[in-house]
Amino acid sequence: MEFALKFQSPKGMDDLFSPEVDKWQVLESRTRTFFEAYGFREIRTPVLEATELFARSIGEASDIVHKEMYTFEDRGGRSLTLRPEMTAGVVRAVLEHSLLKQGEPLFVYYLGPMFRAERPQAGRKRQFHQFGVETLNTTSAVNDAELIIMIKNYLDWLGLQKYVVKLNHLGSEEDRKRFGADLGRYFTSVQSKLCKDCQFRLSQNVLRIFDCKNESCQPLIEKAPKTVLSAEAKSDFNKVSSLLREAQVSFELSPRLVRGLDYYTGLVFEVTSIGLGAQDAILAGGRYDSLVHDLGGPQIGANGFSIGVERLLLALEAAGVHLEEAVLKDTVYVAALVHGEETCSFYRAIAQSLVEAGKRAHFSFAKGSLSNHLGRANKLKVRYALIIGDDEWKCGEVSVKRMDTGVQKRMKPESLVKGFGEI
RNA sequence: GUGAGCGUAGCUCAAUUUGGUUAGAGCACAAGAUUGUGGAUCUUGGGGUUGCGGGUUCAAUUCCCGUCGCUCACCCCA
Repeated sequence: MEFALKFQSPKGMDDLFSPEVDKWQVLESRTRTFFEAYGFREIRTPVLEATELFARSIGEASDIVHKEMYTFEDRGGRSLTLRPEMTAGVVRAVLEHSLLKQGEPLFVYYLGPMFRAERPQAGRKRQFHQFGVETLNTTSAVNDAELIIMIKNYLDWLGLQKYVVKLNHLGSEEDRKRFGADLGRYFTSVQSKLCKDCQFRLSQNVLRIFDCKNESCQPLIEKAPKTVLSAEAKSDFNKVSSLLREAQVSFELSPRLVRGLDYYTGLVFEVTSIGLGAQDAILAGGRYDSLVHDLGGPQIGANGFSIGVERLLLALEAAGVHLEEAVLKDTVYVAALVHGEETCSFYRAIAQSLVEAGKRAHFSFAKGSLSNHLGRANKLKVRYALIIGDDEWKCGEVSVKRMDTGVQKRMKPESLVKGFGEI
């Protein structure tokens, strides 16, 4: 190291650059292509929102709100928070701009960074990224099933092979109230045998006890009362299940699956995958039928999910999907063997032709011989190399070499657009 | 927030157990064998405040304390 390092990126927040960032670009572009084709449109909202928005939607008692948010006061004394998730901001924006049209569903998707002040771990960063979709003004089991079928198509299309879809139904509002009361009574009766964390959960949100992995709590959890769904909720759940079976989506019922955000109301789901360590959920979501109303909008149903980008990338890697290869066929290695001020405009002309041809360039002004340059081009696995040596420079031409076939041709920079297609 | 492990070259790691002269190797990088045509081979070369600060000691990469960072797990979640 030549100088003392004074600054580092904040804990749990990564710098991202090539070649790693190439994978992100490919995944982002495929994700946009996919969602756009399914009729979703992108929505971008601020990274900061009023703290109160998250407290209201995610829930005061949730871990996210009471111990994981980056909250601070701005210069005007307003309490702002770096978004820990996107749904609240999306709903806020939709209501603020009256994007909802009566009787019509609204499909939106988003990509972007989220922030939670947790201790970093495999698949968990403080600044992490999510892709997600929300469908507003949708109410039926069909909508829930469609969302999950779309997820299956998305993951299959990306090439992810081993993943598991888990489903649960939280029941109607009354079901949840009754179930919560039942659980409360039951766990209070065995309170002394519960672990410390579960005693806390009992006072905050009983449902969370199901998430406990503590051995000593397991037998007690086994004996806990089961969800009793109302007839309506039960038929809703059955309908989703049968629609999924019809669409050949395999899934598991996971009665203990409880999303940690308070706004979920009906069907909830998550997708887990191998290759991820302890944080194995790559995606999760569900139905939230009261949130829009709670945030000051009309009483309409909605559902959505979000994908952990870092986790999806890990899972794809484990599945042997090499996203970066997609950009290599459009990458051109430029062996720039002639140097000097007088060559600048020539290289600029080449760059401009590459723009027209839709290529990305890897300009190398390194001193090595042509052998070295071609060796590097080879190592980078690019499809084309451009050679600009003394001969070419004198004629105002470039040699275009296709690396996999070895075919080579000389041409003027302005012929490159056509030239790439010909060799 | 709790716990454990780890910080040595651009990367992966030796040497630390039992403190001891100039901290090594592979990969990568660079030059040459080969003056402008590719995954090989050989030769040679550049690279290090051993994360940072302090302490113990004649002597610290090695032992101690602190700090920062990374990793994994818990918790929680995408």
